[in-house]
Amino acid sequence: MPELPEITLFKSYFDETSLHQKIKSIDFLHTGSLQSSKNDFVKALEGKEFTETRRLGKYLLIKTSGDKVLVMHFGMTGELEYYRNQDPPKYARVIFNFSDDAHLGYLCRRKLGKLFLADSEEEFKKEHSLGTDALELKEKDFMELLEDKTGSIKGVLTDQHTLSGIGNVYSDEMLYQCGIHPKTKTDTLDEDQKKQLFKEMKNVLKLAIKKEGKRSEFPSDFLIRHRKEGEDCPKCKGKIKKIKVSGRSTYFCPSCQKERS
DNA sequence: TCATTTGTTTCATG
DNA sequence: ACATGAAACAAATG
Repeated sequence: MPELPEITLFKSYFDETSLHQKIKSIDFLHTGSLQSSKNDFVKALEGKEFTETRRLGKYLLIKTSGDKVLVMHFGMTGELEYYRNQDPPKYARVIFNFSDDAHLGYLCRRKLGKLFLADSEEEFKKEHSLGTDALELKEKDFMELLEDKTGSIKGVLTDQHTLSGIGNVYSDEMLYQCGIHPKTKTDTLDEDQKKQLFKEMKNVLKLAIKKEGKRSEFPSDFLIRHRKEGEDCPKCKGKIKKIKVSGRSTYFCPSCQKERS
């Protein structure tokens, strides 16, 4: 679930609670998410403090006073919980214990999240061949990225190597707002459609951040409020349909988003 | 038991 | 070699 807007919120949450705290110790309740050895995490982080965070696509990068960067990915069900004077929250997988006796829990219900140690932001981005972050992308670069693509536009939007941060739910939303069928071949989009898509990409992401990811507060003409087969389309008289596009459940309105390949 | 969920990785195909 | 899309994988839920 967590895509760019949600990671942005995690970043704010992290900044407000856990920056500049000294890491006294770390508890590993589940090691499956660790992409380096437990020992390496301990060595890199214990006794250090978190100094600065950056968001890169769906990743949260956390710089430390040491020489390693802690990188969090939240998979489908990851989240953060800061607490004190209580037991570890349910689904806590890794707990950072701070010297003032507060704790930051990295939670992951389905254990699909990952924790990395990286040498730098640049190294991590390169290592995982991540595309430019969707919020930082300029219109000109967006147009260029789409230029030589032949696959479905949804596939391109969600490909983290092309541009990073957009997942299943928000890609559907952008395409819906533009009236573009998710299966449309990217090279058949005209200039205006691509510009509109760029605009809606930013709009949707920014709005989601502003509403703090609370979907019930999104505008009622957002697809996100009607992501269910057979629901009434809020823009026309159509019914929302569910199909598979590049293996993902995709919701759209067949009458607003006409197929024309 | 199995289909379903998501993001990423891997593999086959064109 | 490269782009694309399908399938596999991680784990848990209903």
